[in-house]
Amino acid sequence: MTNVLASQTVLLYDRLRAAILSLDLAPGERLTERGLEASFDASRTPVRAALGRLDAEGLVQRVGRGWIVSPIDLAEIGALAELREAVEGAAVRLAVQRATDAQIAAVAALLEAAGPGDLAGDAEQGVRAGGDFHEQLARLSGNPAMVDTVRGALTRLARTRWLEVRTPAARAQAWQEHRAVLDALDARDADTAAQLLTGHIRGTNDRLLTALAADTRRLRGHGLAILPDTPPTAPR
Amino acid sequence: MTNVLASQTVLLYDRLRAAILSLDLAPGERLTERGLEASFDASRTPVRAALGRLDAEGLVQRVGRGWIVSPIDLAEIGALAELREAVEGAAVRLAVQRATDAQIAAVAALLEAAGPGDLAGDAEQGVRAGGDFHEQLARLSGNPAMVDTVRGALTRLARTRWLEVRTPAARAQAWQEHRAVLDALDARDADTAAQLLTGHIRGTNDRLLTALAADTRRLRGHGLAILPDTPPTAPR
DNA sequence: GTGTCCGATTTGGTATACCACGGCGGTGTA
DNA sequence: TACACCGCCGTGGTATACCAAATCGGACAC
Repeated sequence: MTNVLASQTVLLYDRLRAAILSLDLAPGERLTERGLEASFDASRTPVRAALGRLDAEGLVQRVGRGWIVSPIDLAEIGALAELREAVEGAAVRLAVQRATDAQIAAVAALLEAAGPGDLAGDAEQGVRAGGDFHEQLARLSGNPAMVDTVRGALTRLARTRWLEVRTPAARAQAWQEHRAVLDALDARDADTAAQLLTGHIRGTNDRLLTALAADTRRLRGHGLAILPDTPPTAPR
Repeated sequence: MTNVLASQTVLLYDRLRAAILSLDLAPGERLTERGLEASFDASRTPVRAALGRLDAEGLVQRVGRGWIVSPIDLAEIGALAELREAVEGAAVRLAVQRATDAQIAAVAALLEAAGPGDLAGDAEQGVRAGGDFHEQLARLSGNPAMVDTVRGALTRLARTRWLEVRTPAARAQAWQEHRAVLDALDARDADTAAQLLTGHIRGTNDRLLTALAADTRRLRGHGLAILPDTPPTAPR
């Protein structure tokens, strides 16, 4: 109970979140408060607080009286991609109007620092770099609500996005497309920037779904719960 | 400890939420866990759980170690309106593609049931009817992520939206604009539907901001905390 | 009169005991 | 053998005691 710098709750939340995102806790896995209490060496109070936050983020869910790690849901992935297209597309249009050249340059510098993608790092790093880029880009809109929405969607997608950037070629493509969006933004070309960005999101999602479909059997073999794709045609 | 039908936590959450949305708990008001425990006759555990959920919804915030009811923030209102334009505009375009005639008719029936707006009810009822309409409309997209985003934005806006529908004329205008969107949707005219909807959202927001600016002094007199509008870099 | 220091009080953070409910298994009976 | 009942055990839900930190007040010294 030393409470060194941050509260137990925050630390526990971070650790649980990391365990879920790294798939150490498998999608669909049942969680018990007392089990987590033992695994993470904390009492139930912070465990419950962390679960509550993760529930709000969509990373865990209630099932009956209990908890599970949110399964990977192909329908949800598609829905989140559509949401991202709408929000990020609008955000980049706002950025064309509002972002200063210096702000755009800062994001470009960030992108350059990450390298052309095929040089640096692994898939996990690619996911983080991509997520950072999209969040920074959204931030240029000056609209915090949009940033939050984008970040939330990226979080819920984080467990699967690495599938799409496994190969250096895929990371290089993503990097190029990010670069093209920034160029259009820098040229204050809203239509091109928005179209490039939404096309990038859509293409990424398509490749992700393809990879997921191909890997579903293998992933299930690893204990991952993958929900079938019930296409978004029917409301409710 | 009777636990009649729903858990203490859920009931407490509902009551706290209602108190905030009805302005019984004023924006900016400081909340203490032990004070709420006493006011709502529950123990701190469900109080903390409810505060956590409300925090995730943006209805309360942490300030230092404590809690406050989220102040009314003009910048946030504008940002949420922009977010709604992006998401609802995209949603209605998806609805044009995906919603069945029967589903559209169901929403239209709901709208008709609410009446032309100037007949039925007060401002509070107008807010609820409007919120329901926008949520149902988003649901026609078949995209739950968009529905959640819209609902979240409407929730965070709920405390101020009544200002915009105080007069029967304003409610009638909103009803007409809703009706026009549905007509365009029914005609499968995506561009018109989206333009009408985003225009409606923008117009509503403009009138809301006008009303808020006019009433700020009076509202502050009632103890409401209104944050100044630090515009997101450039007006529309 | 003013500034500083110290302590009491109040706060959120945490640990834990207790409760009711529900599922599972064993046992007894038909 | 099959089925029904009953009780144990594990679950999340709740209440509460205790802790550390922050704040506020007063008293004292200058």
